Amino acid sequence: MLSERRLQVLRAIVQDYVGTEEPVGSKALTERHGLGVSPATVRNDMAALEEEGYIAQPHTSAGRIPTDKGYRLFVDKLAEVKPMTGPERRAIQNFLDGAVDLDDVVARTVRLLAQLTRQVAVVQYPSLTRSTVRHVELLPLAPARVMLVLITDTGRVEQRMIDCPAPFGETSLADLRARLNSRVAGRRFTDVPQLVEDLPEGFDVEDRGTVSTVLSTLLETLVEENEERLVIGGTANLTRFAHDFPLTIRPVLEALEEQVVLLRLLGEMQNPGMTVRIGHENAHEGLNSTSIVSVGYGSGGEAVAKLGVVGPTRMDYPGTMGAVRAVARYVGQILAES
Amino acid sequence: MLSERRLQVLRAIVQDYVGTEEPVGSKALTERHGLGVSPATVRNDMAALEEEGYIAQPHTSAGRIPTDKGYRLFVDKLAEVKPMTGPERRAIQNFLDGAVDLDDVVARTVRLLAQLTRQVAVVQYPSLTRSTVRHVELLPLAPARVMLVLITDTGRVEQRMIDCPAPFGETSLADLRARLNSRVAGRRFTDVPQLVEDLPEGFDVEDRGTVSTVLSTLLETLVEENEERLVIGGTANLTRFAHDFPLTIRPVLEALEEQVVLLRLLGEMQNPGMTVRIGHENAHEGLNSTSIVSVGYGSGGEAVAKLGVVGPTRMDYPGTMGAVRAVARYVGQILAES
DNA sequence: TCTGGCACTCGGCGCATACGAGTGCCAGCT
DNA sequence: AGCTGGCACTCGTATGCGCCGAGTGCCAGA
Repeated sequence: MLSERRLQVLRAIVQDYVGTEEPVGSKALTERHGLGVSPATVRNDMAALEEEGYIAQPHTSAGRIPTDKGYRLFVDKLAEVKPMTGPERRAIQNFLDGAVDLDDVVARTVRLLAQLTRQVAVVQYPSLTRSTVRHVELLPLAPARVMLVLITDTGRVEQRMIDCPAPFGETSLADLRARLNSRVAGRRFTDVPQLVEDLPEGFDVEDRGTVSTVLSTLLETLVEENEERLVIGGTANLTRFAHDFPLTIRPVLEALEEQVVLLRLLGEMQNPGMTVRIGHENAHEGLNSTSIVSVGYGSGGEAVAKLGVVGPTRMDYPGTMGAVRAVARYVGQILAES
Repeated sequence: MLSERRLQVLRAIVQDYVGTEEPVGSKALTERHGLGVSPATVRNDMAALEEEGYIAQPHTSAGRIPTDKGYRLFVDKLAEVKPMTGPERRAIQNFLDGAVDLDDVVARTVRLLAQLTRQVAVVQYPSLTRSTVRHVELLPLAPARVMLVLITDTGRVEQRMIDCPAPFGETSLADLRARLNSRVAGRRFTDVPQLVEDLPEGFDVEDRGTVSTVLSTLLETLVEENEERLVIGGTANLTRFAHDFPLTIRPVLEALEEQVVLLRLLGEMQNPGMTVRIGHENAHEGLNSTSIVSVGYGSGGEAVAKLGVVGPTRMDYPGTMGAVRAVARYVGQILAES
């Protein structure tokens, strides 16, 4: 177990390195932080920390930088989430309050998060899995063509075209719509399949094919849309690290465009509360020198999706975590209101 | 007026520079292209071209690179759009044919375009202005709450919540829906305002408030959605120019995130046919060292939106133009089919 | 009008040197 | 036992210098 002072040394190293982006030496440390001991002592502590793998030197005669393991310890034991200041809170609220619909909420959130953290922001659209059906609408477009519109309690709307196996009368359609809604309105998506299972049985034989088609399209929509969409923003912030980048920036941009990858990563993060994935903890290779801070958000107590930030491992964790948490909280409020 | 050979020299310079990304000298030119004259002659021509502002030297003792003006001349007079090869065409078609809905078409298009050109791709969602109404649906969500769903002929769906000033019966709603659709279905968006102007007059006095609210929401939707959305992709390709970049890449990323800027730029480009904006021809400062190749696309003969590519001025114009044109054509076909 | 020749320019590259921040270790002090 | 000051050592970076070669402009001659 590391002594209290060694932990403080680690904390100081992380803070300085994040601030200056340069390896930090023993002398600078004792000066900038009131450690009350001499550089030589700090050097001993550093040697011990390096031995344990919390820090490393890029070159033999350079200062130390934290390793992924060092950041991990910092985040777990040494850092406190930095709460937003009053003005910041108000700014967040003002910015989000102007949103007119779900798309706008998501778009504003991603911009806001990118601006607050000066990093790349990622916002997942509210999941359909946990939400409930508000309404299902069926619109006749042609004798054998129907449009299915699904409206969720989070305000999301999905539509699908359906080609019916046989012509389907307007009255039958109205009938189906009524029965369908009476069964699924207000219910959770996960419950829908068994709720509609025996629905075709109440219809004339010649209509059952169409009814089944409509139902299977509905179920498909639920499943397919389970593959969430997400929106990213603030990629220009990647260029702030132009020193080491060009090489690092490319795989990150590539990973960000592969939404599948990001979604999987977000999915892997434990659900309630904030998660921080540091460097190599990220399964995806291109993101090995970045950290991801994410948290679930939702309209009720339950998280329906995640949002977060992707940045260099050398990031201001307390500030970033504070911003992410605050934004998630306000987005949840907005969603609950609408 | 420039002599025929000087034009050929300019063409050769552009082609070589695009290929090698290095300033091209007189000797290399005569070797790589069968100009049939000596380097000294080419030097004279180069001096003349430089005099006219078509090429420039980065340093006194270096080769020449084309200026924006040089690229302009190349694109206007010296280059032919390079048609896609058969396999390329088939690949495009296969890739786009798998799309399931409009979102998917756009998403696939942007990916495809980025991959084909190895540059940043931009695709604008089909505009509502030129499209026609396929159907308007009104759904009662609560006694005084209605959801408006607008379906366009391009397959786009927009929805709006409406809080009615007074409760509104289901039968009145059905009545309104029927009358509304009989007037606007199949009509152009721009014609809608005058088509529904006198609609409230046919309703009971107590319902007119609600009818007006619904109508104004509909008109609002048309106008608001006139501010198009667009999708970009392939930003990772920006890092291919890491040499001079880091400095150049940042403003480009910033401009790309400012959708307003991009939309304005796309809007400025003349509508029918392909447009190429080179370097400083782009009004936006951050894009002064990039070129934009864009073209309108649409389901019918008429363009409903634009798509294109953003890349360095030093790009393969014939190839890029070929890819952009081909993709636009196929997207148009897909839209027409659905 | 084109060509070969020639002197000149200047950016890039390799190399050697100096500098300095930072380290590890050790002996001595408390 | 832990802390401190001192000291020799490492090594990455900055700097200066000289060479090389691609490329140019100009000029005289075909």
